[in-house]
Amino acid sequence: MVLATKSRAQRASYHHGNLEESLIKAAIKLVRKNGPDHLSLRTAAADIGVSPSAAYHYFPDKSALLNGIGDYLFTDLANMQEEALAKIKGSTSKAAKARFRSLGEVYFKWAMKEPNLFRLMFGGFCSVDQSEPVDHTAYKLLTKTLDELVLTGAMSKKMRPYGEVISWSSVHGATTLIVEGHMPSEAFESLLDGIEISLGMSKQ
Amino acid sequence: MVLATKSRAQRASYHHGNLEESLIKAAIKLVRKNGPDHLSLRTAAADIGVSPSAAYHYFPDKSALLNGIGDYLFTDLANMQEEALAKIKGSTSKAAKARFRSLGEVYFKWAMKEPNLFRLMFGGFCSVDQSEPVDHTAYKLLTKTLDELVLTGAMSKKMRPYGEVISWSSVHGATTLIVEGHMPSEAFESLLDGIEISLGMSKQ
DNA sequence: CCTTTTATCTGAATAGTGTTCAGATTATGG
DNA sequence: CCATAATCTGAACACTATTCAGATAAAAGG
Repeated sequence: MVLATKSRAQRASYHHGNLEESLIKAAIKLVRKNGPDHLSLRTAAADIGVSPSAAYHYFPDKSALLNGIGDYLFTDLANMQEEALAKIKGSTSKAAKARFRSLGEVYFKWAMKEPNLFRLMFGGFCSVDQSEPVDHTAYKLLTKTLDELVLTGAMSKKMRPYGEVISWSSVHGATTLIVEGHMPSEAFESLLDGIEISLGMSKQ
Repeated sequence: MVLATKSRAQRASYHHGNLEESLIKAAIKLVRKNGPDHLSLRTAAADIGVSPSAAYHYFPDKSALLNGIGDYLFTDLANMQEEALAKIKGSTSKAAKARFRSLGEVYFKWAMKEPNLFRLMFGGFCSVDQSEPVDHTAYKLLTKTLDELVLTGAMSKKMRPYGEVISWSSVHGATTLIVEGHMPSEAFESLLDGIEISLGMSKQ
């Protein structure tokens, strides 16, 4: 309460300005600390010095706020992956393999650094556009990377049809199992090794 | 309230009898319907005609109840897998491969039938014994099945070290991604096909 | 510049939540 | 049969999401 009043005093004007983005960022901080369950709309509002009911002008309910956070985080993860790919140049098979591995490692490291945010994204706390199938930026990056693996001869054509489903499933599965404590974290690098052999990238 | 009073009248004695198990079962029903977030201790207690505070004699807090549910569900899944394995007899490579595939299919079907319970088990709602590593019944079944694959020559020895991590990660990953709507459900059988080829069980 | 209109935010209220604890109730053992 | 221990209740506290009438300030029009 004291904090809320203080923040409200700090705020220059009665109108906040960009409450929607501020609310999402405040909520992200709370989710990072307390998990996606245990997110409190009231304390998120209080943290930016605004009354609880103000939030309802931008989000019909709490789950809409969670969706807003989800959108924000999904683009963040995709950006991380895009940056990582950009750092590995070249069209050799070695470069293509490095890009593939990097994609998985960024995914894993992102989740390990922010387990609660990862939980929000993939734990059923934010709704997914079920209308059109998977067409996220991240998924497109994976498809492009797999195509390059085949083009450079680093991956067998026979395995290409299983590329997306095997790599995404296994990386996502290992990540969630490790994040939730069901698997030791050392298992992840072993998984990537195994997947490389699996998809026919053993030699070279 | 009316319901609660009614149930309490139905109950013969002042003492409930086996409140712990009844609470878990009532809570499972609620989680199945509303998800592990949104579980209410009060309504679980009311559903079996007992006051909210009665629960605190068996569970120190709500998360302890979630842990109790988790234990119950993990053994249920393991039982399902054990039953499925028992149905496929024989020590041929064909039988070993059928057992391996069945293990994944039971996992997937269990999750698809009870997405909210699956979410409770693996979504960070119940705590995991971090002390000793993975030694669940289900994990032991997987290890045994993989050993049989190698013994019958259905799986290459080279891939054996990656067996548990690749199969569990990919099956778990595909399952969660499909359950949460990030992947089409048809992808699961395709994944199993891909994993079979991956682990060197393509021919026979 | 002043006024009306519109967007934005507040305050208070309702209904539901987890959790605690003193006390009522009943089963159990001596 | 009575004392003791186990079990459950009721009321209270501090939270939570959500709604809505009204206050406030910015924007638009004259």
